[in-house]
Amino acid sequence: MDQYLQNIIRKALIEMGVSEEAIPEIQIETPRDPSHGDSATNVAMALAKPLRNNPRKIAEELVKNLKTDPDKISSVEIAGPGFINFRYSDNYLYAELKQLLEMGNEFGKGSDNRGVNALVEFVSANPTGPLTVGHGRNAVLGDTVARLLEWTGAEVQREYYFNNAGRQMRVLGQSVQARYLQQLGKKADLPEGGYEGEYIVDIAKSLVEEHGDSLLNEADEKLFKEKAEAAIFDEIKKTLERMNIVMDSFFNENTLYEDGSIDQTIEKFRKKGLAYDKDGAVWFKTTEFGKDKDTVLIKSTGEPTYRLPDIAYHANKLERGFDLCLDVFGADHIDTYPDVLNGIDVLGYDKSKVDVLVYQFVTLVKDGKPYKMSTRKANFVTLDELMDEVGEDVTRFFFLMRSPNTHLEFDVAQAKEAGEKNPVFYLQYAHARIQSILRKVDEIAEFSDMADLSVLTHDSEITLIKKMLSFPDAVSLAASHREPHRVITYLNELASNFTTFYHDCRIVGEDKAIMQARSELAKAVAAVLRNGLGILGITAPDRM
RNA sequence: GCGCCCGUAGCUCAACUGGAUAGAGCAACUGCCUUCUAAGCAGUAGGUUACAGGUUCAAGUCCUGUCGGGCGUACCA
Repeated sequence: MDQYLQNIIRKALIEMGVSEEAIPEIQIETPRDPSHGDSATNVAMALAKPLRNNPRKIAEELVKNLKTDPDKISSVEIAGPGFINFRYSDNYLYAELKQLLEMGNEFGKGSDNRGVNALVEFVSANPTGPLTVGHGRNAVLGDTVARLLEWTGAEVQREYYFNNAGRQMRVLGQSVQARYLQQLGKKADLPEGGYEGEYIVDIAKSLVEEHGDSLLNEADEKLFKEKAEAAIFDEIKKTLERMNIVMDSFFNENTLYEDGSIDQTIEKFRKKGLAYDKDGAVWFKTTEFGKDKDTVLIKSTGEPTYRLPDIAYHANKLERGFDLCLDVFGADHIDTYPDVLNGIDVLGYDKSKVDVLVYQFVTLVKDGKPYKMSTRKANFVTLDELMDEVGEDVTRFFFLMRSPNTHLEFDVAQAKEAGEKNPVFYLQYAHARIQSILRKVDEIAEFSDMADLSVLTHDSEITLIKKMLSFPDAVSLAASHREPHRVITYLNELASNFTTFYHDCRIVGEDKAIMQARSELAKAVAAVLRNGLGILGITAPDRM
């Protein structure tokens, strides 16, 4: 529809004698207030200055030259300072609704990202402990944006990047070793900054079960580290699966050392004069890119900082031929992003293919108070515990319901409420209610002919149809902004429109033609709800 | 100090990247279950969009400054 309007407006402008170059981008928008029509354009206002004319006059002339198809547009009005408002004809709505019903589960899919081969990297927590609430937002956002990209036509690979080599992992191994010794009655202390979580003890216990005391004389933590990593990764995968997330690949940072990418990266930097030695360390001249300090790439101990592998990793991704590499990370990592971009730019890759989704922190609210967490101090809340308490659907929904760019307050009490306070159920309830009605219709009536949708003339029916038709736009916007909460906002409006219809119009017991048409309408709503909830990774139950 | 993000109803947040009278949920108040699911609906109340300037036909949205909050500013990840 937008395109159609743009076309006829363009033609009308040319008819008026406006030159091609003078025509601005023709913006079509949906007015907030439905009494202003279904679509509106501001071209007349945008043209006021270049044409040195009153916007309302321009609008009048434009409308005079406009050739609208009555099967699509029923009225054109000029309003306010010079808006041109279009109202869709009912025939257009019925035709579109019919198409929606035919598309069913496909309705809402778009082509913005057709042919795009995308890699979404998310979670990427090192295997030092179970996933916590903090990781939850990352996981759910990443997965949902991946789904949005898929809905707009992209081929998406989900990747989990991890590092099992650093200091943290050694400390983890030592922590498990200490707990193992304690299990066998030996005296052993946790290392400095060791992991205090109960899960470490569990891993140690399972080692005792499996190996008895045969590991008593292990010289270092290596074996314990490996055991811990395997056990923890196992748990992480289970947690993700529970949240409806399946990774396509796990990328070990170590690969980058083994295949020489790390060394090559440093070499290239040196050749370009962007890396140098100082105080036994290797530095990246980030001052060249406007930072106040240079950045260490390799510590004087010989160990690289995370920044170097980060750059090599992104080069690796681009080397694999992805058109879009999307990173999902918390606001605390934002500073590394420009370095990575500059790094791969220096290496000769197209940095515009790398995009980032930054989200703000999550505050867990328990008993009305914010709950402070730290992984090492074991006073964290794991994602599993959270899901045990409030359920999987609610967990996903809460992580998605706010713009990524704003702090998220996760109120456990509110999430636990089965009823009124919990916004998830509003959507699911609408779907279940439709299914219930359709079951009833199935029992009492059989339809042989095609439904005549043109009997749908009630205000709330028309509003509902229009809302459904805007679903593809909502998906497209959510995808391009990487903001899943837009889908939630949309679904809330849709569910609300449906409930209004439900109260205004009956289905069961009406004349057969009306019952049939309204059943079709309800089916369409259910399909859109399912599709939307599907994007969010949330179930659409048939009964509640 | 510097960089990034944020400041909207009592609380948690929207607002289609600059559009028309700033909207939801929760909390408060008033009604509604012999009729397809009341996990619902209708209504009332609640605002100088932190503050001060600026840009233009039009600013919650863009620019500058001030105040307030979060994060970063490591040879930690």
